[in-house]
Amino acid sequence: MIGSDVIRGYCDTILLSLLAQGDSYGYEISRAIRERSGGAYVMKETTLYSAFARLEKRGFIASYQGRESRGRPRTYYTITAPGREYLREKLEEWRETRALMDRFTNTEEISKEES
Amino acid sequence: MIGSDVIRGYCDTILLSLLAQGDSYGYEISRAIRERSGGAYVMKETTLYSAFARLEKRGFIASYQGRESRGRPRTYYTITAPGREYLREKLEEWRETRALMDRFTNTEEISKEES
DNA sequence: TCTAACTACTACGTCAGACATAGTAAATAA
DNA sequence: TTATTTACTATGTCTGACGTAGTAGTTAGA
Repeated sequence: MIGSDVIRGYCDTILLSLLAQGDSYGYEISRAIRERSGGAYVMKETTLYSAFARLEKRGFIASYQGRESRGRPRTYYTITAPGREYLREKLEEWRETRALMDRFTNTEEISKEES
Repeated sequence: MIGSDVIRGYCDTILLSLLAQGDSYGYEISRAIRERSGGAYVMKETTLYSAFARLEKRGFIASYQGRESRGRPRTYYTITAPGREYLREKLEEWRETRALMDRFTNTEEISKEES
């Protein structure tokens, strides 16, 4: 299970990564995250939609109303050029963070004995 | 540069990892993090000491006063058995998070063209 | 001896992001 | 008409990382 504290700061990156593969909408993204994580991480609706709002406000994504012939109309999101640039930066930051964490944790021998 | 939002949730893990290698104190840990990250991450003093307080409160570390012959006396921290167990869990969570992030980001071809 | 620099902290307050809780709303199936 | 699935919105909480500021002991140098 992945806790909210450790995923914090990566939600936006996950969303942008998914939108970089094509326009999508809330429910679909939600499902994609759950499925692609094998259930290890489920992004809450409030987290998801507030992230959308934040990203749109910053100009990293744009939205438009879909015209489905069936079902409630959805709001689709699309990544913008600044959004792709931001994603690139975030991916670089992710790589740095990963390298840092690996440096601090790989080396450890966590022995069981003594306090 | 690693931002505070992406490091959030990993500070405790970093500290415990370092303490798992041997008892230490604030300044030394602070220096170790700065140096071992090549300056990419500098944990602020307030962050460091409040993390110590939090971890001690939860029983994951214990403290004792050092008796140095020179310099201001320091507070040393040592990892406890529950602390080692907690560290193991956090390291597992880190591996899961890393796998998740890699799954979401590795696949992406971030092309530069179009919005 | 005065000051600066280094070491080793503490207090207080801010802020943002993830989430809990709860409700709204449209369409379809039974 | 009721339940179910989809598709959201509003409001508030909580925590952790950090900004700002100050305290305090020790040592080195002028």
